[in-house]
Amino acid sequence: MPSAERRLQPRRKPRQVRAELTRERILTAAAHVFAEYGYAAGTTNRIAERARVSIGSLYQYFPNKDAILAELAVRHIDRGMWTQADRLDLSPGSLEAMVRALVRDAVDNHRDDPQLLRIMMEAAPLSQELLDTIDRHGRKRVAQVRDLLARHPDVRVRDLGTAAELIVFTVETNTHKLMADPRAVPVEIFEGELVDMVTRYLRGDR
Amino acid sequence: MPSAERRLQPRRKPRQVRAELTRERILTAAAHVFAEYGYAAGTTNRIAERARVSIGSLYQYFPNKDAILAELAVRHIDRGMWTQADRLDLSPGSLEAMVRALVRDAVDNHRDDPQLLRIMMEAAPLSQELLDTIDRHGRKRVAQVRDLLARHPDVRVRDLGTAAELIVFTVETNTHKLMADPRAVPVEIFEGELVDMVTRYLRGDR
DNA sequence: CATTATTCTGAGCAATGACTCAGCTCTTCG
DNA sequence: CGAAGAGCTGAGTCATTGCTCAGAATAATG
Repeated sequence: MPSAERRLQPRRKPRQVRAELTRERILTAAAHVFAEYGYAAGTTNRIAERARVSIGSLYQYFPNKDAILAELAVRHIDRGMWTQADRLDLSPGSLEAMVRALVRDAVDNHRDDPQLLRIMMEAAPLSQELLDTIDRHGRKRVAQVRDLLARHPDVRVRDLGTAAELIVFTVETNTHKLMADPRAVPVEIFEGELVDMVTRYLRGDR
Repeated sequence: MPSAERRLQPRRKPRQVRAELTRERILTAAAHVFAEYGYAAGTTNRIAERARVSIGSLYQYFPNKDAILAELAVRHIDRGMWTQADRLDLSPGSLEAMVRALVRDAVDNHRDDPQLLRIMMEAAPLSQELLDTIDRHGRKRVAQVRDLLARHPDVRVRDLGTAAELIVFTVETNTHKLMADPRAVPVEIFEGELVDMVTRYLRGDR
């Protein structure tokens, strides 16, 4: 009975340890393959090959290619939120220190999977569901930073919401560029300049 | 698939007006199709269809799909450089005014093709040559801004090259986001904040 | 060990997409 | 006009990719 239901949910639930391992191997391989080839050229066959699993097995745990990316995205987001909340909330101090923590956080968060955001943007026009997931995450993060700014006495900007949005995006994309490119400018220096820029902005000097 | 050396140069040089028009139609169509479907799903057949030209004609002017994007990218960047040089060089004045001009410029420049950067990122892993082309032009732009900064007396940063790179990228990506999203924050406000951030950074206040 | 449930395999199918080519139409120019 | 070359056409080729399925291999159970 060929059912028409297609979602991002897994097709089969693993019941043996062996199966769980296979699932993980597939996800790990997918992360590498997507990072290397992009989404379109990161074929399911390549993923299966890298995971040393047959394509048949792959399709026992994921109903389609999108579902693999979706799972990757969700995991990435969850992990990011966790470490962020963990570190920033409990670090008072100078404004510059706070900003630096923010930047460091972005760096750490993308170190393990530096290409994921690019991949998700690539796949976005193909899957509205995926797009929504990403957007939801973004809003949460901005809100979190907004609260952080609200609590710091040295922050002097016109509107906290706008400021939060601006710096979250700026820090995120610059970090991405930093990690993706093997650049002439050393990482530490660029990071320092980024911190300076954001800090001066938030402090509102004239 | 990307094994042998592939060129981005046009295959045939148009000698009649008719041919030149065809070429333009193809490029315009490509811009729309890529923006709507992304690079991978933006097929050459779709482009030809939209341009109301046969695929055969398309391949008379472009040796392959990458070349179309490359041409689009080069034009985009060149146009940016031109208007930039035109407007900025002859506008002395406060640092803030200069930065504002820079931002306005980016906004104008992306109004007609807000998705191009995303598309280029998507296509990048597929073609090293394309990546190089973009990078080369990007460097030119950074160099231009660097010179601009060098000439302004109020600019006080550690390293002009790093600063130029940082602000070019920051202004560019923020503009992109601004234009792509229908956002809650109005354009003018966001623009103002962006100008403030960059200005304060360049002025180097403490 | 036999039986059943779970997991895994990979050749192959259907669809799609980049690109070609043989021949047509249109422009130019003597 | 008419020949030659520039420009255009689109059915078709070849390669690739997402995904299926019939059955083999492995593990759990009686």
